[in-house]
Amino acid sequence: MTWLTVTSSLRKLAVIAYPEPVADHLDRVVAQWGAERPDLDVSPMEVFGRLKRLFRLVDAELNRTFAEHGLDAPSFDVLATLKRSGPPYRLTPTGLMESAMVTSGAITQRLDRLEARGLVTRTRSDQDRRSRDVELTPEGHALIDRALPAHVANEHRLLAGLDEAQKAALIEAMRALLEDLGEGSG
Amino acid sequence: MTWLTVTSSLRKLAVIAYPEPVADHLDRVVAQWGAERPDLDVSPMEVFGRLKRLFRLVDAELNRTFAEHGLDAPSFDVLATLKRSGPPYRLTPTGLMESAMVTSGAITQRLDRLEARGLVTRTRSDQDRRSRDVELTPEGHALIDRALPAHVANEHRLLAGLDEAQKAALIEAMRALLEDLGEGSG
DNA sequence: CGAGGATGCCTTAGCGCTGAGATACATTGG
DNA sequence: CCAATGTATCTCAGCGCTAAGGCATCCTCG
Repeated sequence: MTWLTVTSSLRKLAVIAYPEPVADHLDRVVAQWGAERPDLDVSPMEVFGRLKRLFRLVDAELNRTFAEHGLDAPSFDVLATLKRSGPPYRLTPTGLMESAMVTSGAITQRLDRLEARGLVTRTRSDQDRRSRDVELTPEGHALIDRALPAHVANEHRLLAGLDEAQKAALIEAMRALLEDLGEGSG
Repeated sequence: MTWLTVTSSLRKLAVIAYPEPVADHLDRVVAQWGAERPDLDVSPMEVFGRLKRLFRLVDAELNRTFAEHGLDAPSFDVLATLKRSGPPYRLTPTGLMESAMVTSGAITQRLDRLEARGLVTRTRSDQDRRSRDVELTPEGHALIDRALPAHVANEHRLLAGLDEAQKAALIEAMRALLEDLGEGSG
């Protein structure tokens, strides 16, 4: 376990802030690079490597709850975006596209699937005949009303291990990073 | 901007810790749910929503640097995993699979592509004839040696807006979440 | 030893997404 | 009013991944 002897300055800071963290995959990765390329400061990997792994694990956990309701993440995303937009629960594909951060082609296909299942309707807009009004059907409402509380409970469960200070710090650091990357300017 | 009047308890905590954060996409999402479903505590979305958006934005940024070196994220991932494993720069598909958190089929295909480009070799193991030894070729070494410093510099650039305390808090919170989700136990 | 199960990797159908491009409609400026 | 440009959506080929299953090899234990 020679990799345990290598620690970055960030790691040491962390140890001071929160006692006894367990070595995880990224500690090993950083230690390996320390041995192989000691000339490089790979400490940013502590952030981005964990971001990637966390995203994958969370994604899998959330999908399980979606599947229990006959949904997947893309479908849930569209239904939830329509629901939280409030009355009249109607958005354009462009609005959905910006919210989901996917291309227009992806939204077209998501809506094809949801429309085929009778969960949303797609009508031509009267104001702008290029555009479409996407709206929840009663079935769509019923489904998202069932799935949402389960999803929220699932998210609470996943966060149960963090205290308020950790959550707040996590949120603020991610907020800062998002702003750096141009979020909110659009 | 009625959504600005709605704030979660987490949000207020955060405001105390770091002055004047700008409202971002997730603030709006949480405010919308507050109006539509005031019975639900959707504060976990502050974490998971930002995690998702951050992952997407970071992924796009990192891919740009990979592309400058004729790579994409999956290829870079395999080459970097082999490189950081140190001499003799050789791993099995199973090892690569666990590191990348993808299925065996995904690794097979990644290796097909890299082998076709002459960046890795795949030979039968002598110890276990079911297994394979995947090894960097000289061309693979040359490519990852060029791409890695650029990638690390890129990651430093993306983190430039965070101070040390924010980085440390972010890392420790993600480490705690990863451990909750079963990382490190494997 | 030899059967049954475990393991390591590969194959393949199907899925959701991207990127490039097409179409239809809207807006702007002369 | 019209031409030029911009905008909203859809189309489609191609990509990487998953899930399920197959094959060869290894291991365990009666």
